[in-house]
Amino acid sequence: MTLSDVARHAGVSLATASRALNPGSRTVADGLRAKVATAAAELSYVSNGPAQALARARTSIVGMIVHDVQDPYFSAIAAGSMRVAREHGLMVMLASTFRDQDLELDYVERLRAQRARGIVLVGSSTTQRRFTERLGLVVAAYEAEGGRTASLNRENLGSAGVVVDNKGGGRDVGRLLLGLGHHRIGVVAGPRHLVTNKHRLAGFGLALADAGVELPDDAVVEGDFGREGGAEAAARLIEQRPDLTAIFALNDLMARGCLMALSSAGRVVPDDVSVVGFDDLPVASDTAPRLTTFRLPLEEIGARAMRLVLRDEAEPRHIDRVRGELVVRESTAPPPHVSGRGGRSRRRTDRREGTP
Amino acid sequence: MTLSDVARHAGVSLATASRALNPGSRTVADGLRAKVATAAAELSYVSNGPAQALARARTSIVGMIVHDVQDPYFSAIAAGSMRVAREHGLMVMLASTFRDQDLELDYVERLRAQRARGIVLVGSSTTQRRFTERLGLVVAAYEAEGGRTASLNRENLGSAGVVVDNKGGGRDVGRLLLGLGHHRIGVVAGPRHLVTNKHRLAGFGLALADAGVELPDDAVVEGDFGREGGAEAAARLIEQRPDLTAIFALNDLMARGCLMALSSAGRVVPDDVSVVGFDDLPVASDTAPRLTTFRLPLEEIGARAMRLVLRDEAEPRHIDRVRGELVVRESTAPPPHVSGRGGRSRRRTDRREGTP
DNA sequence: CCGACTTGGGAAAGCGCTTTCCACACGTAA
DNA sequence: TTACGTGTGGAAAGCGCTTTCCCAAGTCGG
Repeated sequence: MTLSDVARHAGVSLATASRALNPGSRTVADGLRAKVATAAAELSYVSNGPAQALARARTSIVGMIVHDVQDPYFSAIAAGSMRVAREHGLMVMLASTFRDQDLELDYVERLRAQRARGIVLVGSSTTQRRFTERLGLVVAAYEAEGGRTASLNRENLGSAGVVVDNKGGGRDVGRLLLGLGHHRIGVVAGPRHLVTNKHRLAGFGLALADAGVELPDDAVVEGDFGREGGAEAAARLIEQRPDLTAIFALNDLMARGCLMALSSAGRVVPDDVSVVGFDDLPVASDTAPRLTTFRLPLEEIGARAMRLVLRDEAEPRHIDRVRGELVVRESTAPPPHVSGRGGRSRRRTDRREGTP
Repeated sequence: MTLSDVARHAGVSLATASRALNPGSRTVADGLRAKVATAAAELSYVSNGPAQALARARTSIVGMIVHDVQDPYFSAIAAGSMRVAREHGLMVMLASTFRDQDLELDYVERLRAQRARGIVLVGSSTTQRRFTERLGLVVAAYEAEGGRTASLNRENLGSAGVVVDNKGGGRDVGRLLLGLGHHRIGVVAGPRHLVTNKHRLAGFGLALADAGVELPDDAVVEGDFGREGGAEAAARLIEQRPDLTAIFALNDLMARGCLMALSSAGRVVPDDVSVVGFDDLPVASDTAPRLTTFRLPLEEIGARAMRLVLRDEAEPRHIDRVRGELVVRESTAPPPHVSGRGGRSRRRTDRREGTP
C-alpha cells in the first residue's frame, strides 16, 4: 500500500497525493484534497516513515537515554519529556543503559544512525575522564550532522541542558539539620564518581562548615544507588559512627535503605536519628515515618530538557538552572540530647504512623 | 557523510562498501573489508537508518505502548521488554498513553507508519466494545502488513500475548484471608471496565463463594488507579461498611492508599483491619506495615511479551500464561474477634515498624 | 484585449541505501 | 586445452516518498 496506489485510486498524480496528505506543502484544490483523503482512508494507507524520512532528510523521532527506566527518578523525568514530545508530534525512542557506559555510547551512535531529531541525555556526568571524552566525541559527531542534544546534569558535555541546583539542595538540607540542633551528622552517598552526588555533598559540607560543624571522612559512606545499597551503607555508617544523630542520604531510595538499616539496629527515626533524603520520589511519603527530603520537580525537568532539544530558535548552548525545595516531614527532629528529656531515652514522637 | 563517500575514500564501489559493512550479506575479500572499515571509522560514518530501512523494507525498531511510564507496574514491564529488545539489537520506541484511549490508537498507527518490527501492547483490555473494536482494526491493519504484535492481558485482541493469571491470584488472596478467619471483607477495585480488575475480583469472589462467604455489593468500591484513588475509595468503603475486618485492594498502589485511609480513620493495620495488595511493586515493602500482596514477575512478563513479538518461528497466536505467588507480610492478621483477646480491643502486633 | 502574474497539477529527479544481475578471473576436472 | 563452476567486484535498478521544475489555465490592471 503505497502513495502511488492512493494517487491512482484517487485519480490524481503522485505529487498531488503527497501534497494533499501533507499540510504545509503547497495548496491543493479542496476537491482533490478530499478525494485523496477518502482514497487514503479507504485503503487504510499510512505513509512509509522511513521513505518519508529519507526524502525529507528528517525524522519525527527523538531519542532519550536514561540510566534505568525502572528507577522512579528517571521514569518521572521520562514522563515529562514524553509529554512534550507528544505535544510536538514526535515519538520518543527510550533507551535504558542500566548504568552501562558502553551501552550509553552505543545508544547515542544508534540514535545518530536513526537520524533522530534530537537526543535527551539524562544522568549525572561522571568524573571518569575517559568516558566523558568518548561521550563528548560521539555527541559532537551527532551535532555536527545537525542533531540537537540536551543533557540533564552534565555540564561538562558542552551541549544545551538543564542543571539541577544540587549544591543548593545539599546546603538547604545541611541548614535544616543544623537548625534542629544536630552536629554529629553522617552522609550516605552514592558512587563517588557521579558529579550530582559530589554537588549534593559539597553543598551539604559547605553548610556545615559555615556553622563550624565538622564532617569527618568516616561520617561519609558510599554505596550503590537504590534501596539495598543505601541499607548496606547505612549499616556500615552506624556501626563505625554510633554517635550520629542525623543521616543525610543523597537520594530517597538510599534514604529508604537507611530507614531499614536503622530499624534493624533498633534505632528509632526521628527520635534517635533523623534521616533526610533527596528528590522527593513517591517512596518518600510511603515510608513510616515519611521522609523529609529535598523536592525536585522531576517531570518539569524532563519537560524542559525535551523543550531544549526541540526548539530550534533557542541559543544552542543554553543552560537552564532549576531549583527544588525542602519538604519537611516526620523523619527529622531535634537530636536526643537537646530534647530536654534526657539523652538516650526512648521518647517517641506521637506520630500517627502511615497517615502521611 | 554517505556510504558513497566511504566507498570512494576506500577506493571501492558502493556495492562493496555496503557488503563490507553489513555482515551476513555476501563475502568480501578481507583486504577490502578492512579498507572499508578503516574508511568508515576515519570519516566517523554511521549508516542512514531510514535509507537502510527503506531499502531493506524492515526497520530495527520495535514499539511498546504502555498506559503510564511513571507507574512502577509499567516501568517494570518496560524494563523487561527493553532488555530483550537490546539482546536482539533493536531499539524500542516507548509510548505512554496516560490512559487516553485515542492516544493508544494513534500510537499504533504511528508505529505502523514507522514500520516498526513489532508492537508490544501493555495494559488490560477493556469491556468498552467500541474501543476494543477500533483497536482490533488498527492492529489487524498493522499485522496485515507483516507487523507482529503481542499484548499483555488483552485476550480479546486476537494477537499473541501473555496473560497473567489474575483470577488465580484473586482466588489465592481470598483463600488467605478466609484462612485467617475473615468473613467480612471489602474490596477496593480499579475502574470497572478493565478486564484485569474484573478477573482479580472474580477469582476473589469465587474463593469466598466456595467458602460460603458473601461479598455484598456495598463491600466493593471502585476508585481510580493509584494511591489517591485507593485512599479515596477506601475511605468510602470503611464509612459505608465499618464492620469490615479485611480489605483487598486490587493493586499495590491502591493498597497503599487504603493504608492511608485506614490510618486517618484511626484503624490499625493489621490489628483492626487486614489489607492485601496485588503486584508486589517496590512500594509494597516500603510501607509500614509492609503489604501482603500477590507477586507478579513483571520484568519477566515484559521480557516474554517482547520475545513473543520477536521470534518469528513461534506460532503466531501463542498465548503465554503466567502465574504469580502470594507474599505474606505484616499487613494481614486474623480478625480482631477471633484473636481470643476480646473483640474490639486495640491489641497491636509486636511489629518492628519500618524493618520490613 | 493583451502581457504579467498567480494558482495548482504532473513529470521526474533525487534522498542513501540494498540487492539483483552481470563480468571477470581463477581453479579444477575432462 | 576446453568447459565449467566458484568466488568476488561493480553497475544499476529500485525502495516510497518529497520537491523541484515545467506548464496550462485563470485573473487582472491598463
